[in-house]
Amino acid sequence: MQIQTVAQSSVLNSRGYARVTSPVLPKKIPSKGKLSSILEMIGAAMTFPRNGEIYGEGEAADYIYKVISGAVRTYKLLDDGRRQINAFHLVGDVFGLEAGVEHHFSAEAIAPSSILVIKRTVLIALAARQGDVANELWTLTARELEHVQSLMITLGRKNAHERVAAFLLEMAGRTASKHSLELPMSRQDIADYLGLTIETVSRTFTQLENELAIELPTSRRVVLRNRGALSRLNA
Amino acid sequence: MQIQTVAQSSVLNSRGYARVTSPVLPKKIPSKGKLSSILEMIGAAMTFPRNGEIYGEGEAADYIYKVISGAVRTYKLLDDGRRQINAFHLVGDVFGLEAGVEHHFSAEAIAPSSILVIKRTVLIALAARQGDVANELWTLTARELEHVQSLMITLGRKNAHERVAAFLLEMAGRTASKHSLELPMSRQDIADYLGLTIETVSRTFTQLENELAIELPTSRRVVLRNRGALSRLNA
DNA sequence: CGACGACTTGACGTGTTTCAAACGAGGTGG
DNA sequence: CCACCTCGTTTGAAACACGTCAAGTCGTCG
Repeated sequence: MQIQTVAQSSVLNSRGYARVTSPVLPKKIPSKGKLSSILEMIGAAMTFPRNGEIYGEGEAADYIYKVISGAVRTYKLLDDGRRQINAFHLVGDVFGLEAGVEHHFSAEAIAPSSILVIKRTVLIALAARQGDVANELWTLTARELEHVQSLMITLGRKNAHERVAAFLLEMAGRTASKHSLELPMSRQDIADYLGLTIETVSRTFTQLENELAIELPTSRRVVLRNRGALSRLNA
Repeated sequence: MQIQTVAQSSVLNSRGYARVTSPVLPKKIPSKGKLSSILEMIGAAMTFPRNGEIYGEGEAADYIYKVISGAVRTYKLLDDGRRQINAFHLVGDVFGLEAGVEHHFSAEAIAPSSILVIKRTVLIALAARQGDVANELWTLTARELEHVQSLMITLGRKNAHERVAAFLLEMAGRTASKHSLELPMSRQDIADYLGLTIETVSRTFTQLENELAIELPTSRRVVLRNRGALSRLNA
């Protein structure tokens, strides 16, 4: 992925899908720290289609990203095609931050997405001058660490039911509504996140529905009907 | 775990095993950055017996640790007793660093160990004044993140053979000798690290021996006889 | 309406777990 | 010095959860 000049009004990336729509930024995105507002001030918005590549594993980590709309998955492929999804990034999430020089994962838009792009060097230079920004960068990495650690426990020690329950509770905890959510990702994405197959994920969804733990008005919409049952599964 | 005063020559922790042996520090420990030498200058050495608790999940993360001798496991327990080991910390490794206020894992000595203990506040204060120290703290967290990410892939997408191969290659890469290693941890520890049972780990070791990929002079000593075969398994 | 992709469901196969027993090395006491 | 314990490890047999292969359903879009 490349950006010629941030000031440019429109640019295509190497694959031709991404487009800088505007340096003018939306105002309604929730942002907590100073970092988040910095990103919004100095970043450029780009749009990506469904399955559009945002960056690839091994590429230079020259940019940092923030989801304005849509959703993103970061993942790694084994050489025989097995895929492990590392994280789903929803609206407001910052991703692509690396301490090293290159990305350890690939990133793709799950749905058509608008992504804020910020040059890493600008941020690092800022961090060197302002201790609180440096601290926020550390905190961001630490949060990512915590997330992966919790995924690690799910992958290492939980059965299919528990994995799906953990996933649903994680998603519910990250979205506005407490008991109803619209999943942006496919069953295959969920499977590759939870270390299962698509069939096992699908079967587990229907089992949870039969156990009255959830409702599935559509395949992507989930209503948490019995959060206690899910939490119990969450071990 | 508690230390009354770093200057004190000898102190017992709440369980009675740990002992501050001396504020005088060994000089031969390999250390890379400034941080590592700082730890050695201002830290106090404590000894822990096999299975001695260094800190528990949820305790205040007031100290940072460095392994002088021995080995450490950090882990989390699910409420029904299932255990996921997060990492093994060998001589020279720093562990227990958290961005937040409390530990997310428990830490225990795998073998009798000597551990350097440093007050977190001292380090944080130092980092606030010296940008390079702050940067090293970030790097430390980032390395831990990378490690957990690679474990995540192992747990999510690899079979038993591949998991054990990944483990052996990881261990071999972290110890001095290229093709022979003494494992400090039990089969149960390995199982709880790789998300397998002790029986599956044991069987996989003997299968790898039968395939001439490794030799097992004793159950804890492993000779890598065919690194290529192991790497191929590492996907 | 037909085609396509996403999802679900079924039947069967298998890798890993579970349960159980035996083995081996190290330590203690007679 | 040998018998005997203990604890970690290995091995075996059977059960089971999840994967694989395959067919069918549903929703969407041209």
